[in-house]
Parts: sequence; C-alpha cells; structure tokens
Amino acid sequence: MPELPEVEVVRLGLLPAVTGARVSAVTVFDERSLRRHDGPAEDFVDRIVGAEFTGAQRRGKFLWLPIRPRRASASGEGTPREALVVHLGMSGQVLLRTREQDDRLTRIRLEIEHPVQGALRLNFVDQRIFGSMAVDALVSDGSIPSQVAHIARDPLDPLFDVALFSRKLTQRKTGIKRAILDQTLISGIGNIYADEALWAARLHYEQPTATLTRQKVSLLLAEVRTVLRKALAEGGTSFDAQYVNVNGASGYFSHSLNVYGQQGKGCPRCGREVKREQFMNRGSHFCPRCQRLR
DNA sequence: CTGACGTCCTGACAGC
DNA sequence: TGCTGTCAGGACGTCA
Repeated sequence: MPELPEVEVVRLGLLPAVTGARVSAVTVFDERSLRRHDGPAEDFVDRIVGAEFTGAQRRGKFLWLPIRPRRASASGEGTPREALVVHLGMSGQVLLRTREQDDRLTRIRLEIEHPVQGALRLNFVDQRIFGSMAVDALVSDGSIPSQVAHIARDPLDPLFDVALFSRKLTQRKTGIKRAILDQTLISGIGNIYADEALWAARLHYEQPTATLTRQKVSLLLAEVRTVLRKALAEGGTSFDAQYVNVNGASGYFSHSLNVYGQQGKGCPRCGREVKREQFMNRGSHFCPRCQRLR
C-alpha cells in the first residue's frame, strides 16, 4: 500500500546511504521477489554484485538506484546504463540496517559498502510478495528504467503536464477513481490517497471523467497534491534520517485520514456517516452527502 | 486502442 | 489452544 509519499520517504532515507556505495554481496531468499527481473536469480546477482549506486530516483511508486558502469567506476566516471528497480507493491519495505541486523520476511538482502558510512545492509522485506526488485536498462537518454517508461509523471513532478492530464482524463469513458488509479495517466496515487483526494474535492468515485469541468479537474489535482504533500511532510518528520524504517500503520499517517478506513464514523466536514463500498476488488470510502454522483 | 476484470500472494487477526 | 476463514490492493495480462 505504499503510495507516492511512502516511497519518497524511503528514497530520501536511502539516498545518503546508497549514493557512492558498492554492493559486496546479494542473497535472494525468495525468487518470487524477482518477478519483474528479466532473467534468473543468478543473473540478478551477477549484475548487482560489485555495482556502485549513483543515487536514488523515483517516479510514482517506482524507485530505482542507477548503477555506474563497472569499467568506469574506478575513475568515478561513466553514465549509468542500468538501475536496480524497486517496487514495494502492497507490503514491501527497504530497511537500511547495519551488518548482522536481520528482519523477518526478508526476501532479498544486499550488503553494501559506503565510503563514509561503512558496511550497511539493505533488507528487502515483503510479506505479500507483490513487490519486486529487478535490474533493468535505463532508456530515454538514461533517464528512466524501461519498465517504468510507460508510467506517467506524478503530480509532484515539476514536469507534470497539467493540460495533457486534463485532456486525457476527460477523454476517458470511466469513473474518476479508476482514472486516477491508472498509473499511465497520473502516477503515485493508490487506494488510500485516491479516497482522501476525492473526499477533499467532493467527488463521487464513480463520477464519469467526461462530465468534469476544467475547474473541477484543477480542484481535484490541487487536492491530490495537498494530500500527497501533507502525507509526505508527516512521513518526513517521523522517519529517522539514518535508517529507513517505513512500516505498516506507522508509515501510513492514519491519524490524519478523513475517510479511508473511517466507515461508520462521522464525516469530518458534515457529520454524515462515512460509507465503504466494494469497488475494483477494493474498498471505496466516501461521504454520501459531500460526494454525490452528479 | 480502450476499458474492465481476474490473478497473484501470505501474514495478521478474529472467532469459534 | 489450535484451527479456519477473512482481509488487504498494485500492477499487469487477457479479453471483449
């Protein structure tokens, strides 16, 4: 369930620890966590051992660590052509640990050596195995992994194209929630923040996208950004800069949710009972008074 | 091309 | 106590 804010918190936590660090060993405990890797586990290990990470980047819910080409590593030059791509799926975590520290449900482990911070360990923990790690080629001038290329820019990206989003959105023949969960249209939004943003914009989750005015689209986009920024700020204040440790409820900032998981309680705006309905094999939480189908 | 939907996946937890 | 059933949903393949 990690969405954009949670993934960004992980990225910010990893950045100082992985930049310039070299991978000394990799252990794959469960090959299912390599579902998105094009090749066997041995190939994954071969490509990653000895690699030096140059940073940590993100688009939507995808996170990746670019790898400096081995031949150029000694001189500190060379543009990355591959990256370690991480998707947390439903329950994934990347836990930054010191050596010897273990975590239950670790599916993949990377031992890394940082020039300043020394020996560290990255435990990829994932209960439901919807997440994955993969080594993937960087495309489009080395700016993005091939398996992330089809993902739209996220609403916090300075290069997010509002006009393009607005046009594609209103051309869709579907409900607004399906649309904002479509990562090829706008990325980074999952079930929780979709419900929160729709509540803030007073939109019913099945409202047809074609009926939305330009103003309403603008309002929704503004609310999406507000919800994501707020969650990011809360996550940013609660995580330890030394060790990434995002997990379950504590990573979810649940104290500030207005409708998600609040079924049976009063709407914070009008007091009407918040409802939960089945939708896309998930739950949709909304206020029947504030969010009417029009 | 687009929209809709089934599938993957397992630990935590409630209830008997 | 120990077992069983239920629940959570991101991404993607497939089908109409």
